[in-house]
Amino acid sequence: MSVVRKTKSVKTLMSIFEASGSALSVVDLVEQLKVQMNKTTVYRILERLEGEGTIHSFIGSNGLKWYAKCSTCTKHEHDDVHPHFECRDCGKVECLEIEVTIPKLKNRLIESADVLLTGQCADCLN
Amino acid sequence: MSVVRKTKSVKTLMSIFEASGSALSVVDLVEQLKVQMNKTTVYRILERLEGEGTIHSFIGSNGLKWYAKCSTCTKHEHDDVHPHFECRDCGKVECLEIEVTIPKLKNRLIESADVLLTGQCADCLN
DNA sequence: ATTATTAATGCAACTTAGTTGCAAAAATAT
DNA sequence: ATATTTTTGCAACTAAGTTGCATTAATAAT
Ligand SMILES: [Mn+2]
Ligand SMILES: [Mn+2]
Ligand SMILES: [Zn+2]
Ligand SMILES: [Zn+2]
Repeated sequence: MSVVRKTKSVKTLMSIFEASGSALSVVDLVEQLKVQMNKTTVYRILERLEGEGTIHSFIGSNGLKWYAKCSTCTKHEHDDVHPHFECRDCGKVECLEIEVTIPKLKNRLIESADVLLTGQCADCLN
Repeated sequence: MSVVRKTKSVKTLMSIFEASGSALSVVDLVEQLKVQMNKTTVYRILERLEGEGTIHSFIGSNGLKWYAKCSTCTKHEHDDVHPHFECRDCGKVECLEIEVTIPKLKNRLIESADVLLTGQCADCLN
């Protein structure tokens, strides 16, 4: 694996994740950054940062890709059960720190568990 | 809601789901049926059958849509926790009948829980 | 059984997320 | 300062899914 260079674009993306408390969809990032960098660059940087362990990805309820820098995640802890919550009202997606226990399955080897919860977030509950 | 007509195409799709023990991706269905019906028709029938409660859908690990006729699912039970298992070797996707308990969250209302497990299926474990 | 009504289908054109190859530019190493 | 390697922009592409509309098939009414 090659070293990830700290280019202007990489720094921009990393600071966006630092500043954000929730997950970010690739579509939104591409849109938000379209004057500063090409969408191909966004895709490639996200891929690299994920390979590096800086961020992690998952699929939202509509099949689109999301990335987040989760506080509890470190480079080699990415295969534990780590649920995400998607608000049906405001569209916000958040990492959850709760534990979800997956029962062992006979005859099958579980290698990863993706849990996506959908509902109303704290802000939208009123 | 309008009545779903039992057209030739609808019958074809329903018998495919009856005969199949696992979930089916829309992509595969479109490919498999391309001589018999238009892909738009496949998409629309699946949508209707889901609305009717005959089948249910979920998103696979790559963000593509899958449908299955699950034995435990009836029309109004679609919001319970119902995990799916995707084999990383053969690509098969199955409905699981195990229960996954999602802890209650304060400040958030959980309306649905999608659980996708990935690993090796029974056939691929050798 | 014919006809009228309504729902379903095919088709072509479109939208959008994501990918690829390659030349140019920016980082880093020497 | 120069050489090396990585990253970027761009344009073109792929593939999943959607839409509008004219035609056809299914069902209801006569
Ligand atoms: Mn997370
Ligand atoms: Mn199922
Ligand atoms: Zn919200
Ligand atoms: Zn398998």
